[in-house]
Amino acid sequence: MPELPEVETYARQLKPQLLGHSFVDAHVTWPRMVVFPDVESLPIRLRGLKVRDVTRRGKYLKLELSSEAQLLIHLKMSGRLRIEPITVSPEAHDRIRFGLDDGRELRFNDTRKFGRVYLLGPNDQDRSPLNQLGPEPLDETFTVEEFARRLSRRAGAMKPLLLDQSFIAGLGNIYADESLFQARIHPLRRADTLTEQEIESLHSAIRCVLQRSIDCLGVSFDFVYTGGLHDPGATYQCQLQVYQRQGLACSWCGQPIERMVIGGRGTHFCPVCQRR
DNA sequence: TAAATCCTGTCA
DNA sequence: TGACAGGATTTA
Repeated sequence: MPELPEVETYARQLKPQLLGHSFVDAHVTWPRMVVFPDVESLPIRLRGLKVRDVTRRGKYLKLELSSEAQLLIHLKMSGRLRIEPITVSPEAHDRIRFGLDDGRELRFNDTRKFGRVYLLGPNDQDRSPLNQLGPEPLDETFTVEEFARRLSRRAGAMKPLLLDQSFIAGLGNIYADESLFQARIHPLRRADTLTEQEIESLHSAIRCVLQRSIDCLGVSFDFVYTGGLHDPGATYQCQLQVYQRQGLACSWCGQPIERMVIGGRGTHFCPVCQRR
C-alpha cells in the first residue's frame, strides 16, 4: 500500500524519465479510475501537454504539465507504475496507459481498481483533491507548535487521526503504526491528552520514520508496491518495528507485539512500551 | 463514530 | 468457498 515514502520514490524516479516529454493519448480500461474529466475527454485534453515537473503531495503523485494543467495519480491499495515502450505487451491489470511522444507509455497497473486519476486545468482547481489535504509532514512549515495546535482540537484516538489525510497528509497504516511505536504512544490514546513531550516525540517520530523510509526507497510487499519503477530496491520493510509483526518480540522490551482493530484498521503496537 | 462501499488476491 | 485486508469516500 503505497504511502508517502513510496509515492516520493516514484516521483523521484519518474521525473527524469518524463521531464520534457508530451502525452499523446490515454487508454483507459477501467473508467471508474478516472475521476475528472470524463473518460472520453481525458485523452483529448491530455494530448500535447508536456511534463514540466514531477512531484508529490500527500499520497498523490503530481505531474505538472504545460498550460497550467496537472495530472494527479493516487495509487491507493495496489497501484503500480511502469514506463515501457508501446511495443511491449501490456500486463494483466494495466488499467490506464498514458502514451508519450517517444513511443513509450506510462502504465498504471492496479489489481484492485481503487486507484484514481485527475487531469485538472487551471479552471478546475476547485475539484482538486489536494484541497482537502492537511500539512505535509516533511515540510519545514510543519512545526511542533502547529502539530500541537491541531492535536489539541481533537478528542478522538490517535491512530484514526494519523490516518486522516486532512489532519496530516501522507501517513497510511504502516507509517501511522511505526510512528506511534517510535514515540511510545498507544494507538487508542486521545489526541488532546498528549503531553508536550509526547507531542514533540511524535512529531519527530513521524518525520524520522518517513525520511528513513524514503532513504530506503520505501516498503515493498508481495504483489503490492515494488519499490519504484523497474528496479525493486525498497528495503524499509526490513526495518519495520511493529507493522505486521504481531506475536514477534518488541525490539525495545522483548514482549510480543499485539494487533487490534481500531477504526476498522489493523493496528500493531507494543502493549508494554506504548502506554495508554 | 461506525459501518458500508469499491475490488481482487490470498489464505484458512 | 467464504472471510478478509485496506485508502478514502459515502452513508447510517
